[in-house]
Amino acid sequence: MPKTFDFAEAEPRLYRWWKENGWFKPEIHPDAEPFVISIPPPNVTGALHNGHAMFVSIEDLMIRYERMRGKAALWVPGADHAGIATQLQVENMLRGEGTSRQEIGRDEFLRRTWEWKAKYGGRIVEQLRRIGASCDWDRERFTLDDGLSRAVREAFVALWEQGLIYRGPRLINWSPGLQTAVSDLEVERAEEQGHLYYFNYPVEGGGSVPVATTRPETILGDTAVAVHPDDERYQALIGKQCLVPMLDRPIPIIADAYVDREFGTGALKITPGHDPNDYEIGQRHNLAIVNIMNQDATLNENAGPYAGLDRFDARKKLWADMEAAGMTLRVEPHAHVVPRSQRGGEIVEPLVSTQWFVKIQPLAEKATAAVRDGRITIVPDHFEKVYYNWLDNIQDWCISRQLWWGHRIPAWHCADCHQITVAREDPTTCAHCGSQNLHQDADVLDTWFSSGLWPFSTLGWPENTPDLQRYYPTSMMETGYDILFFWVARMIMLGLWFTDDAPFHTVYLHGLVRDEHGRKMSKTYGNVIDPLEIIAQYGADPLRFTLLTGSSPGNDMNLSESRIEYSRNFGNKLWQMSRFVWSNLDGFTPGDDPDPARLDLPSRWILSRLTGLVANVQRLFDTFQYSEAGRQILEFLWGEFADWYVEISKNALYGDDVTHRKGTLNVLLYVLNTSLRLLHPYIPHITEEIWHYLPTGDGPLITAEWPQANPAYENPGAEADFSILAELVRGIRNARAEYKVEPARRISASIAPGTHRDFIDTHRDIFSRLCNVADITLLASDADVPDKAATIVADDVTIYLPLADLIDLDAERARLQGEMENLTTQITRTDGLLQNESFVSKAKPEVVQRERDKLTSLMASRQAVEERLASLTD
RNA sequence: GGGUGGCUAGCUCAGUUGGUUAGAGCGCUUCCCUUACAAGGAAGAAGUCAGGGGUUCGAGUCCCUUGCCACCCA
Repeated sequence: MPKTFDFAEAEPRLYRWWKENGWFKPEIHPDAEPFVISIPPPNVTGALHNGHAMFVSIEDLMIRYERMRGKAALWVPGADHAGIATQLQVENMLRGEGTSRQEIGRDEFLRRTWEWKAKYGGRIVEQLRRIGASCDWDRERFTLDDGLSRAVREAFVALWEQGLIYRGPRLINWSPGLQTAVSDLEVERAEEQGHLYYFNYPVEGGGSVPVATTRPETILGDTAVAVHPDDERYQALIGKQCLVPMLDRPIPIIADAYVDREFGTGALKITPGHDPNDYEIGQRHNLAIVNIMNQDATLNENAGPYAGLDRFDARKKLWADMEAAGMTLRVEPHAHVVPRSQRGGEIVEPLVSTQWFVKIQPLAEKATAAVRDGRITIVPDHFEKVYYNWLDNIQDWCISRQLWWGHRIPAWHCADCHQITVAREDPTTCAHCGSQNLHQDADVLDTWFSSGLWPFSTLGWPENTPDLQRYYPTSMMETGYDILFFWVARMIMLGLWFTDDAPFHTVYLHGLVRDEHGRKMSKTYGNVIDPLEIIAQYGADPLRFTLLTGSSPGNDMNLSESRIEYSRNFGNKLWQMSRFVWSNLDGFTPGDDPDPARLDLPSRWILSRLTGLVANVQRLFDTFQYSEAGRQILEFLWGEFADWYVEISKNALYGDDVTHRKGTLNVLLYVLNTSLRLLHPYIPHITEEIWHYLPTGDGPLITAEWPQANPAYENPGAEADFSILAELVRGIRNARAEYKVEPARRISASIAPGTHRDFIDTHRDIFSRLCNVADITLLASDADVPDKAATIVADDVTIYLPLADLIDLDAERARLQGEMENLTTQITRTDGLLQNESFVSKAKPEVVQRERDKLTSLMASRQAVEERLASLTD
C-alpha cells in the first residue's frame, strides 16, 4: 500500500470501475425488493454548490446502504430545464453576439438553447459524479425529454378535462425584468425602509378625506376609498365619491371591515389592479379594476399624463404634482414589506393579467390526507405541521410563464369562435367550431409543473412501462426543506392525483449549508466554500463525511474548512491503520470468523465493542440518524481500535506465538472488514481502495454485504476487565506526565492485582507497550510495597511506580488526597442513589445493577487509596 | 398576526425509547519525529446544558412559562 491515499488519482478511477461494471444498476439484484430515489433534478444551468453536495452525499449514502443490504437500489438521475435561468443565460449569450431572442425568433431561439444545453448542460452532472453519486446513468432524464414532455402534456390535458386548469385574468406577480408572471412561491417578501405618503383625497362636491399609501403611483389606479364601517370619523362620507388626484376620475367611498382604523389615517385607497388585498376588497364590492402598468413597469394610458413613465419616476412626478396642487400632507419614514423576485431581486408588481392556473384545492386535500394517514412520513416530523399549514391555506397555482424555454402550453385559440382547444395531439381544427384558424398559446409552463411529475415521469409515465411497474412508487424523497412547498408538496399532489399512489413513502429533509458562523454563503460576504475546490484539495470523501456527520435532519449545518480537514485526517487514519494491518499480513488469509473463546482479552473486548457499534449503527440508520452513526464509527475506529487495539496487537504481531499472531491478525482483519463496510456509504472511494489491499474475499466493497451485529461477540465482562486495564494505563501515563518521567525512560512497576490477578498477569506486556513499563512484579496480597512510589488505583488493582528519585511524598499525598475526594464524591452519589428505595424499585434492573457494580468498584478503589495514604502518612 | 427551529466548553456543533462523573472538532497548556499514521501520539485546563417553574426515584433530554436569535407562512 502506498504511504497515503492518492484521492485525485483513485477517486475517478474507482468511480469509472463501479460504473463500467454496472454496479449502479438495480439489475444486480434482479429479484430483490426495490429501493428507489429520484434525484432532486439540479438546474441544467447549475454549477455544483454545497446544497448539491449535501443531497448527493445523503442520497448516495442511502442508496449504497440499501444496495449493500441486497435491495434493488435505483437512483434515477437527471436535470431540469430551469426555464427562467436557462433562458436568461442564452439571452445573455445572444446579447453578446449583438442580437436578441426577439430578433432571431422563437424557433431559432429554441434551437440555440438546445445547442447551449448540449454544450454546458452536462457540467452539473459531471460534478455530481465527481462526488461519487452511484446513480443509474442509463436512466438519466431531462424534464424536456420527449418522454417527460409527454407526461407534462398528459397531466395538463387531464387536469384541463377535469376542470382543474383554467385560464383567466387574475391578480398575479409580474416580474418586469423577466417579463413574465411568477408564482407566489417565487416572490420573496422582506421588510424594507420606505415611506408612508399622507395626502388628502378630494371628495366630490368639496372637502377631502386623508389617506396614506406606500406606493403613490398606484393612486392612478384607485377605484375606491375604503373606511371602516364603524369609524365615526368617516361615517358621513360613506357612499360619496372621491376624485382620483390629477385624473379627476370619480370613485366611491366604501365601507369594509378589512380597514385598520389605527393604521395611517384610517382611510384606505383601494387599487384592485395592483394590490392583492385591494383585489380581494374589490371582488367583494364589485369594484372596477384599472390596470395602469405596462409589462415593462412603465405606466400605460390609464395613467393619463403619466403614461410612459417608469413606475418610480411616476411616483416622484405624481407626488410633486400633488404637492403643487396642495393635496399632500406629509411623508413619514415607514418600514413596509416589499415583494421581490427570487431571481434577480427586482421589485415584483402585482397586476392583473390573463394566465393559466391550477385549481389546487382538490389536489391539496389528497396530499394532506396522505401524510395525515401515514402513507407518507416526513423526517424530521415537525415539518409535517409546516406542510399542513401550507396546504391548508394554498392558493391556486399560476402555471403559465411568458417564456420560450419550457413546455409550451398545449392549448390552441380559435380566431373564429375564440374558444380554446386543449389536446393530447396537436389539433388542426377547433374542437368547438371546426375552424382551422388556430394558433397555439404562446406561454410555457412553470418548470415546477414538470418537476412535480418527476418521480413517475422519469420512470415512463404515462406509459405503463416495466420500470414504472417495478420501481414506482419510489421509496425516498430526500431534499432540502427549502423546497418543501415548491417541489415536494407538488410531487405529492400530482403523484396522488395521477397515479393514485403516494410517489414515495418517506420524505427526508436536510438543512441548508451555511458558513462556519451560520451565515448564508454569498459571494458578497466572500464566505463561500466552493465544493469543487474542496474536492480538488481534499477529495470527495472528506467533503461527504463532513456533510454527513456535521448535520442532523432538518437542521442547517455550518460548514468549515477545519471540519473538512478533520474528515480528511480521519480518512488518512483509516488508511494508516489499514496499511499497518496490511504490512503485517505476511501471506495470512483469514479463515473462519474469530472465535471469542480462543482469543485474548483485548480481542474479546474489541469484538464486543464492534458488535455493539454495528447494533448502534443499525438502530441509528433505522431512524435516519446517519450523522450520529458516522461519528460513532469514527470514534470506534480512532479512539478504540487504533488507539488501543492496534497498539496492543503489536505485542502479538511482533511476538513468537504463531497462534496468538494469527488470532490477532484475524481479529484485526475482521474489525477492519466490518468497519469498511459500515463506512462505505459515507466514504466510498477510500474504503473501496483499502478493501482491495486486504484479503477480504471476492468482489467489490460496493456490493459487499451490510454488517449485522453478531451476538456471539457481545461480552460485557471483557469490556469491564479491559476498561480496568485501560484505566491503569491512563493512570500510569498520567503519573509519568505529572512526575515528568521522560517518555523514553523505561520504568518498572509492582502491581497488587486484587481480584484481577489473571488478566493482569496475562496481559502485563500491555503496560510495556502502552506506557513503557517493563518489569512488572505481581505482589502477593501481604507483600511489602515500595515507599517512594507513585500509586495508581483502578477498581481493586493498585499499581506502584517506584520512582524514588522523582517522588515528592507531599505531592504524592496531595495527589492521592485528590483522588480520594473524587472517589468519595462519586461514592456518595452512587450510594445515595442505591439507598433510595424508589430508585431501586422503579428504575430498570440493569440500571440498578450498573450502579451496584460501580459502587463496588469505587469502594474497592477508595479502600486501596485510603490504605496507601495511611502508609505514606506513617 | 400564525407557525417552526435554536440557545450545551473561547468558537462551531453532537447528544431521539429520560439513567455512568455531559461529548467532539478547532483553539489553548505541557510533552513526544516511539519502525501504520506529525494529516500523528500522550497528558491536561475548560461547561450552574439561556432564565424560572413543573412531572419523575432520576431531566441537557418530557411539560408549562419568560427572554433572546434565526427561519417559514400571511
